[in-house]
Amino acid sequence: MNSSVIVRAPLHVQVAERLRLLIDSGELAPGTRLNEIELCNTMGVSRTPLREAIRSLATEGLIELQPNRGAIVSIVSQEDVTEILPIMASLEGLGGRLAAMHMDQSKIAQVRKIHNQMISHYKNNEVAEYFETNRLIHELITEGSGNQTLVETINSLSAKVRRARFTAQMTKESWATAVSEHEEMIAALEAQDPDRLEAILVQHVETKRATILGSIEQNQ
Amino acid sequence: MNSSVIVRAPLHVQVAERLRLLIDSGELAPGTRLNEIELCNTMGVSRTPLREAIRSLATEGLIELQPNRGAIVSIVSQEDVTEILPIMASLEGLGGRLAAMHMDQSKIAQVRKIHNQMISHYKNNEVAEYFETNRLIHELITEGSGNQTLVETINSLSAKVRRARFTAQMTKESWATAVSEHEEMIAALEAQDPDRLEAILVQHVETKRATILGSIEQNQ
DNA sequence: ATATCGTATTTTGTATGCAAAATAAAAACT
DNA sequence: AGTTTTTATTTTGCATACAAAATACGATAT
Repeated sequence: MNSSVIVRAPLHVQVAERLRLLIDSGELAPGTRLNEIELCNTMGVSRTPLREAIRSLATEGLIELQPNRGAIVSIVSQEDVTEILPIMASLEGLGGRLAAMHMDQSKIAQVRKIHNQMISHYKNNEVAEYFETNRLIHELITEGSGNQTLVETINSLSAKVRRARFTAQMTKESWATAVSEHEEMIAALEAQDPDRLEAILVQHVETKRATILGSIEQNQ
Repeated sequence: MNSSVIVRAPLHVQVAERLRLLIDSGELAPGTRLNEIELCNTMGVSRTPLREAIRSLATEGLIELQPNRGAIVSIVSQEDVTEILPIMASLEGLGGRLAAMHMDQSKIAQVRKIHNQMISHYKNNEVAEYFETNRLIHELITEGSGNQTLVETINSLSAKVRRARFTAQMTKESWATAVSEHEEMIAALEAQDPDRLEAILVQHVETKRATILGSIEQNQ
């Protein structure tokens, strides 16, 4: 009996999640060396589950293993981002195509709602809120594809781009472009037009690429 | 000094490789429970590196962890394949597009050479050799994209499809279709026409999907 | 003062040990 | 006989201990 047993996640999974959070938030910056005993102390676990977690994150690409010298938070280079973005474009495009085919009206209405919120954040110049609603829209569309493998693949890639943290330097122009593309996106979704939504999403990531590469040049 | 130190790979990496091989070859069939002590004995290592390897392969998706009950070789369902193939189509298409843009004449000539070999294997009805040259062509094109992240993403996905082992039941018709698509592929590549190569590759995976789903229905 | 060598310390890599959970086996009961 | 309960065995999860490699430090020599 008891078909809904709550099995608390294994330690190495919990540790992996905490580490992922620390890396994602930037608390553990790229290049930081991960000292095992130190991390063990702060997390209150022994080295075995910690090391298992590190191995996991390494195969995910978040961490880089240096034989006999431990692990560092992997450094996402400009080349990495340049490689990842066209892949993201293809996959987000596919996600949009499938979403336009599969999402029902109520889910589309939900996206529209968040879209409207996003627009008002844009108008009020609320950057953080804008980014959050933006992210949520893309997430909803991707999930609307009904393809879980696609969702996971995109998430894994986007995690790396996000860590590069180039997005902050959005200009007024690129922001406006992004917003107008979002208007087209929501229109294509409501029209349930797969080809159009796919094309817009591919274009949207291309805009993002231009923005990012622009801000990188400014930085260096 | 000594910039090219040969560091022998850590045990857990070696173990992961061996496990991957066993799973890929089918020696460890999907669903097989992985007994730690048993595997430790056959591989001659202790449980620590073995467990680290298992965690790695689990995040790769090759193995499924069952808390407090160990790990099993993950089972690739028909749904999984149905999800993966459209993703592969997009990514192989992108790979082709980039390859058509970036590959130089000598590399294209190399692909042509293998292509010709493949055709003769087809004519001689040498199935295994056909599949091998086929695989090699796709690999060369994908690598020709110059996008290493793309190569890795495709490999990881195609590993799962391959493990499902549906490909054997190719009919004469679907084989002929695949070959004629390959003719178009090599033509588009030699013409260095990104749009055309992308379209053909997407179509090619669609053909594969039809073949696979057809043979699944026959099986069940 | 700088460079090099050798030693001490730290840190990672691997093996083993103990506890808890799950499975298998045996005993008791209906 | 079949079902449940109890007990034993196996297997996993986590912690620790030991070995090997890498780093840090200091002494010696130039």
